[in-house]
Amino acid sequence: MLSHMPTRREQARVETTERILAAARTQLAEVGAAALSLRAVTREVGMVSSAVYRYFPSRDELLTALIIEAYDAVGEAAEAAEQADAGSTGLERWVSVWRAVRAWAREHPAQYALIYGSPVPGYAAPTDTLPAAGRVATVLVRIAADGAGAREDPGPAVRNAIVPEVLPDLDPALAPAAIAAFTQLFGTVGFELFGQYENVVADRDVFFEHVARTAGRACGL
Amino acid sequence: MLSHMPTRREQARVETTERILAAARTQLAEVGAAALSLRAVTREVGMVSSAVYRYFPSRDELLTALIIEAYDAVGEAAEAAEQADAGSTGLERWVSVWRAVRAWAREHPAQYALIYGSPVPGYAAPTDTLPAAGRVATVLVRIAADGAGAREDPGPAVRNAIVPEVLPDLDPALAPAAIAAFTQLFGTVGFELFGQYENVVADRDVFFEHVARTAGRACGL
DNA sequence: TCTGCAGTGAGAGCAATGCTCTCGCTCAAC
DNA sequence: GTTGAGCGAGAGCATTGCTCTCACTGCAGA
Repeated sequence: MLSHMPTRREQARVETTERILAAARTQLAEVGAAALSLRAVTREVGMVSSAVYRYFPSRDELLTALIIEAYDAVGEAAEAAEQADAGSTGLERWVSVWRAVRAWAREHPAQYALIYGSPVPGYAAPTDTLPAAGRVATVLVRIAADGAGAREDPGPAVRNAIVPEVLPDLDPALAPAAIAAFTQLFGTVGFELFGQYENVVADRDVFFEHVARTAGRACGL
Repeated sequence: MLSHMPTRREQARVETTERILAAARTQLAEVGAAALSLRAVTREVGMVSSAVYRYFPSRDELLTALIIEAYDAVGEAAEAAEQADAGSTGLERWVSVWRAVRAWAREHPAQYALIYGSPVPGYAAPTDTLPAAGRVATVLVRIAADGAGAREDPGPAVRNAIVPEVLPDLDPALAPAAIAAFTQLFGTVGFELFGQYENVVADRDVFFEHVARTAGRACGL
């Protein structure tokens, strides 16, 4: 089955889809997910509101596409940080990844809110987003698996509380700590971004660095 | 200045306000903050849509009132748990408070999303909500202050990263750990509620208990 | 006790939204 | 070439947040 030459129509379709997504990204960054207006997007693209339904069956589907994009973007930021520090110690790579996620979140607060805030519509489609969602976790687990520091076994009950398939090449004794660290990362970034640290944490750079190192050590780095 | 007898008008006003808030609470639980419709609220109350503006100047103001209510409700749940376990050890009280917050969140997911999810409108009014927001943190800090376990000083830079007024009667060396624990609590609950633990954490009760105890020990309990 | 005004609710109306349906045009497969 | 699917435009519907105006009514000052 040869991958046939794309017809003019097919090409126009992917181009229009990308233009819609680009406009939606802009809208998202400017007004946030809640106020993202389909009609405003189509206005920016230069077509009439009904035409967008040829490309996305509903506003929620458009948002789902943006969610997947955002998951991929944080994941790429994390992977890039990991590779940039490939020669460093596990703890240094770990902290670099944390920094990268925080930096991405601060640059793209609306996209971060979209994926790590409360689900926007009645309920977003979780199944479509699951594969993209795990990329940051994968990076963190990979780094933790290389560590050899002190690790205390939380016992079989807690070990079994984690789905084993998620962390195939990680010491099961470390899995709960890794999930807890993963949670701490996004909790801290979210609290900073959503204003929960207002009047609580003065120097967020220093505090974040401290939390990152502490979490890394708890994962045996 | 005597607190004068409330007139019929004044009484009717607080009653109507409460009826609006009650309907809004119901709506919030049923459809979530994003889909909360002012007109639907007034329909449930039995008045016409324009009348609600005599009580709340805008939809966002209504949401702000609900936000404050929600903060107070989690705070009360935390305080109640603390007092119910007043005789137990610090660590037991600590874990009880964590459990109470999680239980409240699972019973009121929409309200939880409202306060610990992404800010709903363009930007909510943070100043009105600040006093109510700190109640859970206050409880956790109070318990941590009673502990006498092992605590390692993170150093002056990290200590100074925390606003000192928030934790007046807490060992400054413990403040960063307390804030990190506070973050871990709401991060874990949020991840469970918003679906981030789907296919990751199988037994959430066990995992949560483990995280609570670990965080408590890190705070010297 | 009377008067006047502020508080209150109803109703109409405006701009905007998500979404549906129908109508032509055009590209591409047969 | 012909024909059908893909596509954009336009009108339209129900709904939303919010404003304005108009009556009515309870309360305070005279």
